[in-house]
Amino acid sequence: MKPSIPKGTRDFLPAEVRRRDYIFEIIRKHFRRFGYQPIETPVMENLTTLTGKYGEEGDKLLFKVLNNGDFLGKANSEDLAAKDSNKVLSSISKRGLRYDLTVPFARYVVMHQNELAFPFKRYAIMPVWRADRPQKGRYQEFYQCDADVVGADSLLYEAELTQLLDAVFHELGLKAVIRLNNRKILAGLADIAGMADNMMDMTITIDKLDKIGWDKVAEELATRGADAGAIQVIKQFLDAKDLATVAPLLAESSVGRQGIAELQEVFDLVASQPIHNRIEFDVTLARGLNYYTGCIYEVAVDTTAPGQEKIKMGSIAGGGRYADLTSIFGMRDMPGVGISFGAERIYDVLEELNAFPADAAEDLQYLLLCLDDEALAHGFGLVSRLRARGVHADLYPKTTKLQKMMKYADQRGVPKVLIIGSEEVKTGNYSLKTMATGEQEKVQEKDL
RNA sequence: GUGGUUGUAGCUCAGUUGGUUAGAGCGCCGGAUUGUGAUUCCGGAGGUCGCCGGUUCGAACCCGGUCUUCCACCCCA
Repeated sequence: MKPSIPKGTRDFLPAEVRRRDYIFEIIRKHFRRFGYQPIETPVMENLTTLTGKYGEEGDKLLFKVLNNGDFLGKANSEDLAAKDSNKVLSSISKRGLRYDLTVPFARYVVMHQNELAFPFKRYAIMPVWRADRPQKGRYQEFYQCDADVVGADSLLYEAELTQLLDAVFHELGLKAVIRLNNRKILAGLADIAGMADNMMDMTITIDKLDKIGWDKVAEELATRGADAGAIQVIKQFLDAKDLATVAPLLAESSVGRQGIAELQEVFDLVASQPIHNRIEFDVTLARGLNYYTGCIYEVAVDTTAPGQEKIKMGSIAGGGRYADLTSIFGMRDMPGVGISFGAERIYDVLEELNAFPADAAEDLQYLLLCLDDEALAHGFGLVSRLRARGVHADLYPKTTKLQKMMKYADQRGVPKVLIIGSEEVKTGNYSLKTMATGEQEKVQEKDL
């Protein structure tokens, strides 16, 4: 049979795994430095936990796990006969793969509330699954890197997470622009534009501004129920470039005023400390997830930075404040704020910029090649002692033509090769070849 | 979910209006070279032309279906 993997999934070669780990390690390091703790949850959740949390679209994209055993025999026979997939689903599938890390986290907080200290700060770097149609940079299985804090509504956390985003991209050697907005500002806009009832439609549409331009946005706003007056108000808004310009426009809306005040405080806190990347207010920033209620973040590659002008990539990180994610699981007054890194996209950007460090390749230091059986026995002893000292070393497992073994060393990308023949066994003076230069010298075990 | 696109050797790709035995480069294996890779030369192996069906005397090529790839939407990371 011909080997294959499911669509939207990928295999990774050793060099790719190393580069992915390089990204994950940096993110993990900063998560921990800011006091976030690791947790793990199952790849499967009960469907009752997942459904209805991501909107109608999200429900369609959930991977469902078929029940074990005679699932059709136990299925609702009416729904089965009617071939109604949606109805029959509940009787043949009770579990699904997690769609993100946030909803499982909310479930986790509720279940473990008596064991956790609040504010509770956690991070998780784990794969999630979505039955979306694959596209460049979009897969059915991909990693999310999340940090969230729940049980506090302090704006210090918004500021802290901005610093965290800044620190990670700085260490990755990537110039980023961190954009902030506040859902309350958007709510205020919906208020004064008379679109409070379909704020969701409004935000999704204005989120597309930089992609499709104002004319198309106005068109779409109209089809989504905005009248001419509303469109005029919205345009005035979108033209505003800073908080000071937006603030007077929202004077009539209490929720809007609150959003302005919150965002101003976050900006002031962030500005009080050193920072490496651009931080901007962006009134067009909306973010799709409807559980966000306060500050929202989105990070993009700074295409004004030298060398990064040509990068075309959507958001590489994002997040926001949610007033309440846990009440649906029966726990009230548990606000939170979190961020998520798009590691797959960051990978693509770093690769395009050639920004991975060179040592993210093969980390083997020595490969031992033995020319006869006596040398092989000697080589096994030597490689064992090297490894015991923490040296990364490997031994070619049999004696064959040196040519063949050298070729293997070349393919492994190992920097130095140790050649062991009868002469070397006798004297302890090994032949050490540096692959890059072809130079060869005699060394002893203590020199390695 | 909608519209398009792609699939031929391990990889990247040619393949004429449908015609006999489907090719190239790279890679792989062997040799030139029995203690030296990446360069050179010689030789060799390797294919259910994504899969299923149809049209035809005859299909890699035409038609239908299906899976897959990539792209634009929807939505999102």
